Amino acid sequence: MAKPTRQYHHGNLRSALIEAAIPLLEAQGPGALSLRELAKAAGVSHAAPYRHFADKTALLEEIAARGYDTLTQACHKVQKRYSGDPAQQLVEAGIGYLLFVVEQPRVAHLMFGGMIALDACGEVLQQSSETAFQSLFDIVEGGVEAGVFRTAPVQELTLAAWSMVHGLANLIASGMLPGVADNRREVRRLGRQLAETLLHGMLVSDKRR
Amino acid sequence: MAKPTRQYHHGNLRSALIEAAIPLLEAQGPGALSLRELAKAAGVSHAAPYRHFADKTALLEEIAARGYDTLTQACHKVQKRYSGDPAQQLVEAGIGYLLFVVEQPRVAHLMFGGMIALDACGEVLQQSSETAFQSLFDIVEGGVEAGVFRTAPVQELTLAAWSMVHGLANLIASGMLPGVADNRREVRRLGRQLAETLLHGMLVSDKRR
DNA sequence: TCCCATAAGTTGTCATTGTCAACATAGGCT
DNA sequence: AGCCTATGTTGACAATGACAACTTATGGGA
Repeated sequence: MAKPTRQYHHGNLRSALIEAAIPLLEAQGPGALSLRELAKAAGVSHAAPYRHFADKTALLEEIAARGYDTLTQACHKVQKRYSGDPAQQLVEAGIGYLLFVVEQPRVAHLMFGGMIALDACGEVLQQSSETAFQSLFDIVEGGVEAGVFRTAPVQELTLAAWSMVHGLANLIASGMLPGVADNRREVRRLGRQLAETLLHGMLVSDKRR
Repeated sequence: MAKPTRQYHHGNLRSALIEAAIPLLEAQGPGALSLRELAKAAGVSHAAPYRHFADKTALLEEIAARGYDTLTQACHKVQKRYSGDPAQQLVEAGIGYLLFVVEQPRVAHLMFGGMIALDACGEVLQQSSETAFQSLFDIVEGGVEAGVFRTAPVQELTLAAWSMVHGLANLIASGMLPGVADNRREVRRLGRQLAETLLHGMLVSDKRR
């Protein structure tokens, strides 16, 4: 029974804890999630998690960091798939963002909600979030260089795009838009709709002013 | 010594608790804030708060609701001040939104972070948030009727505007934009900058397509 | 092959906290 | 004046995060 990763007493508790945490997190919210509960679910004693995470926050940070990684990967996938069409890249990346948030709203809140972050959010998390931003930045930069997006500081355009999709994602995840959170089709529709408004302020074909 | 509001044993504990809560909340974060600590700060025993709030969540909801009210009032003020100039109304309302979030980031997280809300967020909170949305809706509606914003479902345009400002606010509050959170001038600049991008997708003067 | 340093896990404990129940008190209404 | 009830107190309980001391097994080196 040789398992892939090194197994000591439990096997790989670290991963097991995180994987057990996400469903519980999504079900009960971050406050209700307890390390002891996780330990019990993993079949270890109540203090075992402290051998892998310095802190409850450390566990949550790890989950958030994985969320950012997922986001980054999705972004890269979109970038390749719609290579050569920056507008489409932007739209689809945004929709991917939205779908992620809809599927794992509590994880998203962990990533963005300030429950952890704000100031001392740990290097891993900081790193992951910057990478995610960078992947969006790349798309916008490509669009500007290709002459599809209007000539403006890439940073500025990227921030606008990120803000809008991030805002919509948060509104959905917070349940402020009734009847959207549990409807992927509706999420896609809203995403495309907002992208429409956003793009017509970014495309040079609009001949601004 | 007749005080304005009815005073029984304490005076008005309810308000005292909330007012004591906000600074502590902003200082330590929502998780660290405890009802017992608040009770001690107000000079009452540890169970006294339960005569005014069914729950810790109820206290947080009240704080969030007050936040929405503040936002709504600011929105109305802007609406009157820049009467007749919907674009300016929108920009200034957005900046007001941002400044609020920068000043009380933890309260903002309470309002938007899903720590409370998501599904069963209590009627008071629901009510307050809808009112806030309505005040933004009014501005956009006025702009469409005045022929300043492009002809499109008001709901759609409002959602786009709200998403963008909401997203930027969250990014700032989460500390993802280094060096912005503590700089009101920079916040204003970013707000105007993004509004620029947003508006040129909304103004009919852009002659879309 | 054997041995031990150390990672991994366990048991026990403590302070804090949310929450409830039983009790006490004081202000206002009849 | 006297009672009703809103308000506040005391005491208790379970859950939890966190730490210390102790145990175990793994794998590399002698």
